[in-house]
Amino acid sequence: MWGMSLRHAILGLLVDRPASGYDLMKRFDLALARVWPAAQSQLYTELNQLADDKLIEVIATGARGRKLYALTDSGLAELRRWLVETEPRRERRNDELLRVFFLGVLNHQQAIGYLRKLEADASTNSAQLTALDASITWDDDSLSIYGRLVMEFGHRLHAMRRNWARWAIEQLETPGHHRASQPEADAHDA
Amino acid sequence: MWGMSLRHAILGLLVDRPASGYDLMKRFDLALARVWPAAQSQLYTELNQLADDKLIEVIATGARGRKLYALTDSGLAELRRWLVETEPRRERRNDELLRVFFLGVLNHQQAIGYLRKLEADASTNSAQLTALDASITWDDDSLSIYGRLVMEFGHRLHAMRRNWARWAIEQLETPGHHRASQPEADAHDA
DNA sequence: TGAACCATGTAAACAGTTACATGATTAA
DNA sequence: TTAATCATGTAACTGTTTACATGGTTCA
Repeated sequence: MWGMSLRHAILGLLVDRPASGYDLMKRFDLALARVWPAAQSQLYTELNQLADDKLIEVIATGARGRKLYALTDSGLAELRRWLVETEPRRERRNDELLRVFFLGVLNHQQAIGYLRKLEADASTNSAQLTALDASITWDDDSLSIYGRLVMEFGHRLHAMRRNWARWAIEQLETPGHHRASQPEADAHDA
Repeated sequence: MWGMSLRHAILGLLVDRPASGYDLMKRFDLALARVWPAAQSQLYTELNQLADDKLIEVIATGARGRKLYALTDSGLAELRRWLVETEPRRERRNDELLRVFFLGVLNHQQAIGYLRKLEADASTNSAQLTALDASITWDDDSLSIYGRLVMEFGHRLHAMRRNWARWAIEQLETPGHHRASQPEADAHDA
């Protein structure tokens, strides 16, 4: 009972307006996909638990069994408590970076190829984010104000990833830059 | 059977030299803690599975039930396969950033306080990494060569996080000017 | 003799993913 | 009528964390 950011993401999305599970699913895909992705099954399960805990409540039912959920007072209180009283957990796992450690088992070309892929991936992410940014109509409401901060983080992150990958490729391509020699990195090759 | 970076992290650490579970535990804490942390229990469980799958093998047993593991040929092959044939999964979840979306439910002071904490945290991480960097004796072996690349990523990441937090605080402190991003290049390049 | 370290394991709980399953409503 | 979309749910599985559990060895 100490991580559980999904519940709080749901509470946060319900602050402005009530929504059904299906509505939230779309908002997760649109706004939160890059920060806190959620599977459909997980969402519906969590909604039922939140309702059991009285942090949200069904305020209307519509066609096809649609249930419209709204935040309760204790739900809003819980969201605030989470924000001010709990420490965010920083996710350290990074598969892309883990692999870099072990690039020595590949030959020089393959190692550089891997880094080039990282660079390309960062560029793609950058472009996607720019497109997403352009597609959003930013208002003056609080979700927009803070959403813009999050967006900027994304831009900087991907720019950093791209620049780092370029720098790393350069390091490998100009041996002896930092160190005298790189005695045949291909030595291990299959 | 599609994520499982832990197994590959273990295989990677066994490339240079054989090691016991206990040795690996320390290497995880030292070198990989910031990229792929692993709990002790998970490590020992995974070692037994890797041995069952013949990707590693016990080459000696010592005092206190110590088992020295070494990479097998198929273990090295599997490590290479993972590196060249599988896509790294990019972890998108970011609790720190998720919270930024919902800062609107707090008052202005609290919101700024949260960002200040992020800035302080980034500075701390930066300093810790610098200390770690200084404590390492970098050689010419491949783990050092690629380890330096990983280290540089860390430096850039934390610098970026700190700069972003400062920028974000400035945004909130000077209301009315919602200018577009002006990424003041993370002039960190060599 | 006790603290610090070496060394390995099991079990339960939790979070997240993937697959399965069902059916209503709307619009071409 | 058929495809797309709306709408909700369950089950099995994987990976991770936390807690529990045991005991040997070294050194002050």
